[in-house]
Amino acid sequence: MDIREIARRAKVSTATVSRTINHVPTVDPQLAKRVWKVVDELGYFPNTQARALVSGRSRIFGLIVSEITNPFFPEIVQTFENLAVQNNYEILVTSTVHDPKRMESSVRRMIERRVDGVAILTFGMEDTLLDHLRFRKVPLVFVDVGPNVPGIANIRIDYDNGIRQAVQHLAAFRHNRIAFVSGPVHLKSAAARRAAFKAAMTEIALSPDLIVVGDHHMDGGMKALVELMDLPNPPTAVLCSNDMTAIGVMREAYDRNIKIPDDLSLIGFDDIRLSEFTTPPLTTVQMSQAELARIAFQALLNEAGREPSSNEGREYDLTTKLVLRRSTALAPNVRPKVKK
Amino acid sequence: MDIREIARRAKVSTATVSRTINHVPTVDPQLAKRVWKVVDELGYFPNTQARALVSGRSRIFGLIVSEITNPFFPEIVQTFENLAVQNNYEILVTSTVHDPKRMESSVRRMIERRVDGVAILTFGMEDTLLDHLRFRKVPLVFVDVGPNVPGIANIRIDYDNGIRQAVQHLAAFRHNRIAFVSGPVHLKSAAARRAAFKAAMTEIALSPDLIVVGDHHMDGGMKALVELMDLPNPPTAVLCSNDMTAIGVMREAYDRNIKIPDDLSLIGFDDIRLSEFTTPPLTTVQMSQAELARIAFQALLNEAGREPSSNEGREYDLTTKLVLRRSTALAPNVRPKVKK
DNA sequence: TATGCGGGCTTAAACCTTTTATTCTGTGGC
DNA sequence: GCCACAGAATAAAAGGTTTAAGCCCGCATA
Repeated sequence: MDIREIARRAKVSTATVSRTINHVPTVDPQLAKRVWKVVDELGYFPNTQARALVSGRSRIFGLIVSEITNPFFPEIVQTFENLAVQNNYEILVTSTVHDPKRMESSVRRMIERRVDGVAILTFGMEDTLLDHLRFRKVPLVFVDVGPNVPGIANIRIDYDNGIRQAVQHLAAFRHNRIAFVSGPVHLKSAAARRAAFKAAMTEIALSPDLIVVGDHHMDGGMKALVELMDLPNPPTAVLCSNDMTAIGVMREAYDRNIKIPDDLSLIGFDDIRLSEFTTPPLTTVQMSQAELARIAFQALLNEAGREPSSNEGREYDLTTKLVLRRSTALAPNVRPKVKK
Repeated sequence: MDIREIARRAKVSTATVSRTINHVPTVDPQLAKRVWKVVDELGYFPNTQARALVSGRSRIFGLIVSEITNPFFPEIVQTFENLAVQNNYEILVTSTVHDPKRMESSVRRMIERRVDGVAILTFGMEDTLLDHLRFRKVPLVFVDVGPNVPGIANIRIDYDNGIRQAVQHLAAFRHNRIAFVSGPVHLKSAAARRAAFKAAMTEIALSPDLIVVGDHHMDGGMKALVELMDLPNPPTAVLCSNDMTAIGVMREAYDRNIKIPDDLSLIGFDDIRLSEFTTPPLTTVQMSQAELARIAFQALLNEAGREPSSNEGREYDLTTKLVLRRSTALAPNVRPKVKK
């Protein structure tokens, strides 16, 4: 059942059917009604690939993520999809699972399906792969990669704000030995978070050197806590480079019977959904995934509409902020003794 | 840059280029080499929509889920995608977010993109929408819907096995007041779980009547626990219809200073990723999401290859099993008193 | 009544690939 | 040296839609 079938039954040309379906204003209401009737009766849906072929626009946006099972991403994908349906786009979600082969296949899939734009929300990506996309002038949106890439939209994360809030929140609770569990050192975003921590600590004249390296997974958090607790003078508060790390810290604390927040204050980063569900609920620096998705989508929409000539690499901003839940408390030494 | 460009530069016809790219064996190796050279030089990628148009196969499988942010789904999507790339398919993930409008748009999107099959992994779906898909003879795979739908593949979940194991595990720990927090009553899958619980309890001569209704979210679990604890004779163990419910129970227990597992044993259902990260890690009945995805994908692959004539509604099976973690313990009354 | 004009329909080409039917090339047999 | 034939390449059509160009018709004007 195709447009010609509709045309035949409605006794009009295929062009008229096409114009009707696409709501071209100059089509006679009489005819339009006839066409719509047939369309509904037959349950006709236009063939998107044929449309894409002639129009040169697929109405698909690609979304490359590290892995869908990373709790950071589902919210992003969901928001992205919501926006897509609102704007009559489709999304093609692809994950690299940290595998160069898969990155390559991701890019290839994007190109083969002729996406109208790609948001790259992965942590680290081979530059050479991007060349394929850039070469084809596919609009791209990145998070957090430097300004050195012209012709590509960029979302800059303001880590400082949220991390400063977190540090000052802890300081206000009289913590002065505050540790930071960083992410993998080679990750730009992890490095930026660490730098923000150092700056925030230095700013209030606390030592910024109590840093141990994690891996942004639960394991790293667990190991980090044992390392910290073995110190001669362990911290009373820990700030983590992401929520999964904080959850690892929580787990290890539970195993060692360290009470959070009574014995140890804990703050995460990202505000993944999950951090609401921990016991206790995790206080964390929010980097809104929904907002990130919204910005990315809008950026793509902007670029996709624009002529490819005028792309001088736009920038978008996303700020972070502390959200208080229940994993922080006054430092143990200033807390009034409770009677048992 | 299209196939004709390649043909021109390699001084062959487009047909030969096509045959080369598709690895048709009867193409002269000499020519093939020439073609591949040009293809690589130009970085040519075939246009999938043109291919789809002529072949009638889009090489896209649809995947309809309830919502991507529900922790049950990311693992499924990930596995589905992995299989898709292995088999040169693309996946089109769509979520209904429990909204009839979105369900409709889901189906529409599937049809417009001319998917080669759809896996419907949502909880509950308007039958009328499916008619659109069935009418077009799109291969479908369902989870858990009755046998009353011919021409559709079905994955049947064996709830009994896992739930029996869970119940017997608790009974072995001398729990005899075991509660069940069910899901929304209108959900088939929730009803099946509850039935399995009743059967398993009855089988070992325990009362199967300590059931409170939840909602498969954290809230329901929290409310359920207060309800249960207000009973004159509260249970010492709780089995939940899904993991989020169990996490709600955990949270409420934490707030009421009920220790899990010491004061209360707790078992979930589903084995979502998250249940590994709770404190304590949640013992739960596993319904492997990866396996489910694998079966669904394979079913689609089978149906997509087959002639549409021979579809008499195949059935696939997925069993469930208990996975032990750390949220269950001996019933309080049989546990040796520990010295403080 | 003839002419001009414009609104709105239709015809036909184009988008890029696959594939069938056809043509071409070269080889082997007589 | 010619013919038949196999093997491989090509020409052309098809797939479903959009859209530029052209056409028809009715109305207003002179």
